Amino acid sequence: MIRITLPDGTTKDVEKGTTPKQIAESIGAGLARQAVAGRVNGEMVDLARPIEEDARVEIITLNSEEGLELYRHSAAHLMAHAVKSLFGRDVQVTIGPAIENGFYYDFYSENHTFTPEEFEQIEARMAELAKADHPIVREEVSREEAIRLFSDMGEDYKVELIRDLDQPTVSLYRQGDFVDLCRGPHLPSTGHLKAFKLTSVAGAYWRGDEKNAMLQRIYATAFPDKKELKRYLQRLEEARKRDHRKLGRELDLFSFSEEAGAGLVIWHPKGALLRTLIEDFERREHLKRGYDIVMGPQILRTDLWKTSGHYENYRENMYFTEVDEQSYGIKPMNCLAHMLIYKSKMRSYRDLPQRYFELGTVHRHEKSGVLHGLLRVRGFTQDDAHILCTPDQLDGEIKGVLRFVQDVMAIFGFEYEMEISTRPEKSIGSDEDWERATRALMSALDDSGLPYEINEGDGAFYGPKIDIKLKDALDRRWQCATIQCDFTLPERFDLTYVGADGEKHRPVMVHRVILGAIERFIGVLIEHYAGNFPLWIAPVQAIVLNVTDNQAEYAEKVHQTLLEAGIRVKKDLRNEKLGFKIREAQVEKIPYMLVIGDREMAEGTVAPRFRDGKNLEPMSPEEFVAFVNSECREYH
RNA sequence: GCCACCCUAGCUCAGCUGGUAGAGCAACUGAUUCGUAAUCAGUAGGUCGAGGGUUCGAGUCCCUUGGGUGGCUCCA
Repeated sequence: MIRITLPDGTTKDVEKGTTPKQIAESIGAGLARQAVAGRVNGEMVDLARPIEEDARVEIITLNSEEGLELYRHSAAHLMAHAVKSLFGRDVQVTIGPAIENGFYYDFYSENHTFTPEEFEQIEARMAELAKADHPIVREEVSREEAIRLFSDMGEDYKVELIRDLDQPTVSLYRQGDFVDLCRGPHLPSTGHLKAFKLTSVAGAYWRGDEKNAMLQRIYATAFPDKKELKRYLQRLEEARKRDHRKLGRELDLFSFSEEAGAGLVIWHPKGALLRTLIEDFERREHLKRGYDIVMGPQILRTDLWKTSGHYENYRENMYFTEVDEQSYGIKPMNCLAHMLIYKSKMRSYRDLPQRYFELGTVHRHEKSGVLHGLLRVRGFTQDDAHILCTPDQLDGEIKGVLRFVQDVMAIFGFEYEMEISTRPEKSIGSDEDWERATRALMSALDDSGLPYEINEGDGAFYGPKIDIKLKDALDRRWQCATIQCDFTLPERFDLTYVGADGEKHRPVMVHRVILGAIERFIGVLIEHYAGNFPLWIAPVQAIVLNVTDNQAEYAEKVHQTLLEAGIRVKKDLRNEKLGFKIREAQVEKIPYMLVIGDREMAEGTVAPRFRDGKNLEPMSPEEFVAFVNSECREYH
């Protein structure tokens, strides 16, 4: 007999070799039905795996994250099974994990290209294989045996995987005539898989290395039942409506032009206004926090980019131009001018920290395949700042920046993920510098009380960094704020300050952005609000609508009053039905529609209607101005 | 940059296996003066992303190129 301990602390004495499945059954039929795997002493195992010794045992059900992940992993096997049964040796299998919201499987084929038209065929075969309810059986074989097995099947990628495994035996999972190398665990049989759908195909490099072969990745998703799958697909559909590229066109905010060039944003009046409002906000917030606003030129002599190291490390991404035999680089970053400002005179420790803020427009030649609406462009404006301070001040400066980020994200109502990246293998600077900077970043994060991830070795070559990521409508993550310590530039530009001891010292530099790139931020912002901008940044805050021509003159006057009071107001005095004008204003997502009929004209008021359909009490134009101002005072 | 797919009127899309382009909305004109999400009627609008090729004939097939979409790699 062995003793097993359940999560609630109760113990059971059972026969040696009892399986998690049997334990689940002994607890209850409901649990047994929901069970997809067991966790024995912390390790996920198949339901059918015999337990050989005393252990802590937990039953994993579909209701848990892990349960769903396992379910999708099994779905990936089912898809590979279906593909192999349809295409046989024309296609080789590689790997297929569960991912957020679904799973994928990477296939290699010399002569077959998967197309979305085949999805139904593959899904149909998956359904057949699921219906056949093939038991999914784990077996353990020696490395050599596994290599022989997969070589015989012509599965070169699997063979490569096994060769790289440093273990004497490997586990295989068999279902019907399909067998895959896999650590598992898996569902007991294919019949457990009820709802799945292939979503897209994409290229992916074998083992994520661009030097390797290009594989074909089929993305798909799976849910415990059809209703949940349907709900997920509907959610996706809804998210697509919030896509900033779609809303950007519909709300007439910006466009791209093939003639202008890829990745170059053309800001239309309303988009440019939105952008200006955000930039004004930024200037106010930076001045409040002791930053100095500075500006540098768009192009700087190539020699200076050599001094900074950009020419050496970043040339591929830069645009260059030559005039009068003098070569210039169009700036991809803003730091250079900031270095020159610091260097323009002697600095004392009493002058530090220096905080230079610039809404700096930069151009980078991003690879064509990575461009994506406003979220990845070639010309963009950063809310960039470089803080130069003494080593002693570093801690406080980083905390200040992090607080800044938190404040701003709270104003926009963003949730975000943070991660810290530490020293990479290829890097410069002393151990001491790295340690101090990393400690400063960590302690700022710890102080913030917010959770964060650690990316070991993922820092820049010149210093560690904190990245803050926001999600777009489709849950893709985009880096916005970043806080980076930099040891190279102060060195390369030989920046110094005179300390209390009268000696020259090297200042420490922090490079940071809060919103990141205004373009990217606005892209995410559009999706975040689904185009329904809060009043304080709405490019058009209100629109005056008359019911008939009879009120045109009065409406004109109201419009003028509001305009002069600084309200961003438009008018629609066309001879159209009120319902029609309201519909148009609604589609434009204008916060307030000011309806003016004979009643309002007689009383000298306007009747505001909010874009959610709710009406406010009629009020005078002056009262409306006061109302808008108070609504905007606290950003919300 | 790599893989796959896409590009037809301002927008959203039709156009079967090649036989010289169509709808809705928008625009414009006229009528309608109508109080909270679409009044009616009419008019105009496209060298089918660009260039080359195959063909008696190309929006439709092939090649090159620009742009986009989904990923991969990259992201100072």
